Amino acid sequence: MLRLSKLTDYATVLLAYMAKTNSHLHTALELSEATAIHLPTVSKVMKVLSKAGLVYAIRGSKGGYQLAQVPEQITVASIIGALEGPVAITECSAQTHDCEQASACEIKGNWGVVNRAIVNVLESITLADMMVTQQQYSSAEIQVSWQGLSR
Amino acid sequence: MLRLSKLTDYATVLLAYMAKTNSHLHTALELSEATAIHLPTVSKVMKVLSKAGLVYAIRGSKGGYQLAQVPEQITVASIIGALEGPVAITECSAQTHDCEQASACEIKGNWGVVNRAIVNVLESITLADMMVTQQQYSSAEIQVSWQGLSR
DNA sequence: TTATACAGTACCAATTTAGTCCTATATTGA
DNA sequence: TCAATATAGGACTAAATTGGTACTGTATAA
Repeated sequence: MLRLSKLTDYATVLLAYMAKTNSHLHTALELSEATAIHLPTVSKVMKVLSKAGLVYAIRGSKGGYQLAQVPEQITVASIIGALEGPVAITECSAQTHDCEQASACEIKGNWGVVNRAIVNVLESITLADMMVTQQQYSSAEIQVSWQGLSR
Repeated sequence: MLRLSKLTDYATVLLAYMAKTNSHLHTALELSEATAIHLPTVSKVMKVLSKAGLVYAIRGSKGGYQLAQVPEQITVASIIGALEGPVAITECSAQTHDCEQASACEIKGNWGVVNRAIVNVLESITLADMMVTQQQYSSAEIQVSWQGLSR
């Protein structure tokens, strides 16, 4: 699995729509109608994105949301970070203090390295990349190389 | 977050211990004592790893577990796959059928690409890599490059 | 036949997530 | 100043997931 929450997915869809049509301010209602995500959920997500600084929010009539940065500068990692906090695939990779098993655990440092590798991927992909229409699983090239100490 | 389950973490710890001491068969009790993971939990994890073919299990007295492959051939992706099923960071990247929002969704294909990139990372890291003692977050080099269609 | 050890499954408590709703605050324009 | 429009900040509940444990069954060795 290793799954993102639905809210994170919604956030990406909403931001992608905003990026595509960034000539005007977007109300939560407009975003809801354009993306087919229920209004209360759109509201919830936009509030979080606003608090995280990914979008500007303007209150009152004629208000709405707009992107705080250009799509090329908004990374997938920052979207995930806004909704779920920093990427941490295990407790080890998030916590500063040791867990119960720490004294017997041989691998704590290594989860940190794996985590770092995943964060690197997510920081290298931007909202602009996500907006490109493409055939599933096909046309983009991804290259990953790992040089652990053992090699 | 983007977190793995604790059981997946336990599995990696258990397999790393087995790899380090693979001269003999390991009983669940021995594994529990060596790793400080409670016995019932060790049992649960080992059963899953056995069913997935990552370890051989031998029943009866003098029985126990042993690795089914050398540590260099057991990838982190395969461990995650055994415990949690295939990596799928969103519903999009797992399901074959469209979700409710599909018709309005601009990015479905792209989650597949992001997912693929993460799977590549996880397939490139083996149990042998995880066994190397290292200073947290420092000594390993990770290189990731992404070439989406937009660049 | 008995002791040992894994296999399979069921179960429950705790946590997390998804979704909704209510009240407060800010802004515009008549 | 007032009414309409929008976001802000919570609280709350139902559903799903996860973690941990227990029980019963099966295989093997001595």
